Amino acid sequence: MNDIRTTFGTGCASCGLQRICFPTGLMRSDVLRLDSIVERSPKLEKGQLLYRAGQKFESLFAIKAGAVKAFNITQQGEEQILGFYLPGDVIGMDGLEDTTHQCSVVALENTAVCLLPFDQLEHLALQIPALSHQLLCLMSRGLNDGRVHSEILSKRNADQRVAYFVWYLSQRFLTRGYKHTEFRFAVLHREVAMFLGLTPETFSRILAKLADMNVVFWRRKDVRILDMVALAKLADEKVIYSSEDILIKQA
Amino acid sequence: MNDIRTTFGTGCASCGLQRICFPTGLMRSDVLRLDSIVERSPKLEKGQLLYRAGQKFESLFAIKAGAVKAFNITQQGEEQILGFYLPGDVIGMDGLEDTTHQCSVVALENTAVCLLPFDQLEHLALQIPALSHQLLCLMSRGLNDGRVHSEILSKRNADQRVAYFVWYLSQRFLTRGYKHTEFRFAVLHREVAMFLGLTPETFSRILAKLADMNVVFWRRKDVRILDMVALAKLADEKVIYSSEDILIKQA
DNA sequence: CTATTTTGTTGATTTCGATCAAGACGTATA
DNA sequence: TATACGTCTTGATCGAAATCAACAAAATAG
Repeated sequence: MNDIRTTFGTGCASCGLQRICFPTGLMRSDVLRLDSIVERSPKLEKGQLLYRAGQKFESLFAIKAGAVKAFNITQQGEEQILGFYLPGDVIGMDGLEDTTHQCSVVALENTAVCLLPFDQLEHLALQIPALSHQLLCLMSRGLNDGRVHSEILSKRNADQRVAYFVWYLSQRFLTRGYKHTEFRFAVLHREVAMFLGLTPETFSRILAKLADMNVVFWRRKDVRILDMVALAKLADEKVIYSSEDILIKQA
Repeated sequence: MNDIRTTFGTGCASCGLQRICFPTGLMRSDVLRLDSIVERSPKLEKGQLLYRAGQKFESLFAIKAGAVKAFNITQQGEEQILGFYLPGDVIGMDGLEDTTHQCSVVALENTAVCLLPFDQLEHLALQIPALSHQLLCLMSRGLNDGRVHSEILSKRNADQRVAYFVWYLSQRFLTRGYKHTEFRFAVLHREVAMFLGLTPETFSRILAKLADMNVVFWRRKDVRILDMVALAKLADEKVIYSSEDILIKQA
């Protein structure tokens, strides 16, 4: 994302994403121990795979900068989009169950990731209760994201899906401390459409409608939200005005 | 479920569900330690809530006998069905992220559960690496179940969804060592339909079609699979003939 | 055992989003 | 800069599943 800036080459202790990523709830000394097992992996270029479905699971990945998508190819050769991940997100837990990854992850733009070798992470977690807990919390978050995605797909019509997605994206930028009414999202419309269980045509028509209503302008990769209240209403979600309010349970 | 029999009043060490449930991969001595924190909770009657969305998260639950469903009520007052759980399944991890449960769980028939107080479980897991690992694996399984559910909802038509569901149900009975071509599933058609993002009418029509084709008879709560090969084909899944084959990665 | 409610079935009709198609716009390549 | 490819938009048409409606069958209550 264009305006996302983190301190490169430095460790977890000085990373701007601490509050979202792994170190949440850890003491400074524990963050340093975590940091000692983290490998800053080489940057991924747009289109490069982080991992592939079927590949041996060896580590988790924290997104440091850029953006990735998780996807799968169905038996019929169609691409299913499972999610988009931004700086601070931790991914790879899909590979734990049977020791191979259950989906593929690819960079949507130039992306930097932190690599957390799982055996070392697990070993460290046994010594740091807060780390162990955080690992479980991150997985619980993934579980709940899946729940929400299922709800979107089974209970909402096309308009609500799109409105919800824009709203949700905005919230994610907000929690990361970025501008949340105007941002760049390096994903093709086609990919967002598939994530929402829609066709690109339908997605395009709905964006046109939202522009007509002066609620959202999304042209190419630039998203601008003009009327957050109207958007939240369309998405059936409550408006949140600042980062602090996020802590309050959303209806 | 009618033919599901487990030893009541006994601990994990003698429970028939060990291979599916929590103790997987634990040494006998560790199973006994796990057992010491497990509370056999009083049986739930049909319609009783195990927990409710918004309720404080305090423990995980292992289904010992019977069946439950997880659900949520959307803002519009519609019920969204998130999943059905059978003996050996462990649930409750949705509450970990923000310490309150994100969905509700209700018994579909008389049900027995084991209660695992989470703080004690977490404490014990720090001492037993295999337990810690198993906890993460169970969550990973939940993550992947969500992924599959999303795929069903976004990529398959009504016929495939129903065929897949029957097939998947059959596989679950198989892994538990029960008869998997003829079984009782204590869930209303309406609830299965909602889980699959369909209406009861559509679900009913498809069951009629499957009966016409002599593939599946599902009348009321009794399911009988007549042609597993045809079913798997309709569901786009490979046929698995015995419990052992389950270990092989399914396409 | 009867009455009432809930659940499931089947048919007719409607609707939302998919599909098909053509053109405009952007981006990458020679 | 010209060319080609991929992406997005807009319009016309189609179709799968939802909705509406009426009834049948079970379950539950009285």
